[in-house]
Amino acid sequence: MVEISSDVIRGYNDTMILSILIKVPSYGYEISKQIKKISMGKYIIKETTLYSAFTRMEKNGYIESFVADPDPEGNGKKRTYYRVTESGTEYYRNKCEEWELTKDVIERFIEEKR
Amino acid sequence: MVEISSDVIRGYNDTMILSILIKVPSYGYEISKQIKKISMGKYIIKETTLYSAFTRMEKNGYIESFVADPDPEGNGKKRTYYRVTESGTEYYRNKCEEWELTKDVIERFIEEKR
DNA sequence: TGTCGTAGTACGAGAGTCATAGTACGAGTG
DNA sequence: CACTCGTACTATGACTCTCGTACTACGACA
Repeated sequence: MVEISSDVIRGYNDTMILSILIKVPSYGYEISKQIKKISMGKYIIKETTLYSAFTRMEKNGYIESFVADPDPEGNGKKRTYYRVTESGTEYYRNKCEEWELTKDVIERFIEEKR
Repeated sequence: MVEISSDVIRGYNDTMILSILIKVPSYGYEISKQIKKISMGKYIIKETTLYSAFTRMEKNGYIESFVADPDPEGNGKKRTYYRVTESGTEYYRNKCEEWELTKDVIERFIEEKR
């Protein structure tokens, strides 16, 4: 079975994370499970990769963190949630456009084999 | 205009180079021009990136180098040409399969925005 | 002679990912 | 009540690929 190497998906970690956060603020563990689910198990992001993406994107102003309880009653251990900023939304949109372009370009090379 | 960042195409430099070499052995300068042409100027590979890809892929047994004259009459400065090995062909085929998968996976994330 | 295009090599910095390891809490089981 | 499992992270240093910068060297042409 073909699997996706991190080398290949490398440029899209931020995009994947943002695509999830843009719908609803979330936190590390949940996002890693989401990525696995959405990719149908073909891509499993490493914890360290994920958390360092958070740090980087927060530093760049694309996301903001806030600590919150897991449920409204305040039960359980607090988690660090992230939400996408305006700038992050913009960044995400650019990444989506860039993806369309990249896809076309790579297809041009690969199709050459025919 | 949207341009392709090296960060995003990073995982595909080897694949692009191999897609060219698989058709006909070539050399650095020519390949860099080919990449620019095939990508319609959207992606210009850096010299250092290209040559270090050669070194790496030769070390991994995906390509082989040979020095040859630019034309049959032996005029001009000799160049270092590269050809794809059996192992490189296999590697390329895997990368193509991986591309199909990666494409589907990324689309799943991006399409979520709709 | 000088510049342009060709065809590279050398080197060190930087970014992102990874392996590894460790912390800490709550829930459930025996 | 101890233990394990799942959850939810943090720390550190290594590694790889790409990049900026700089340098070499040849041939053609003005």
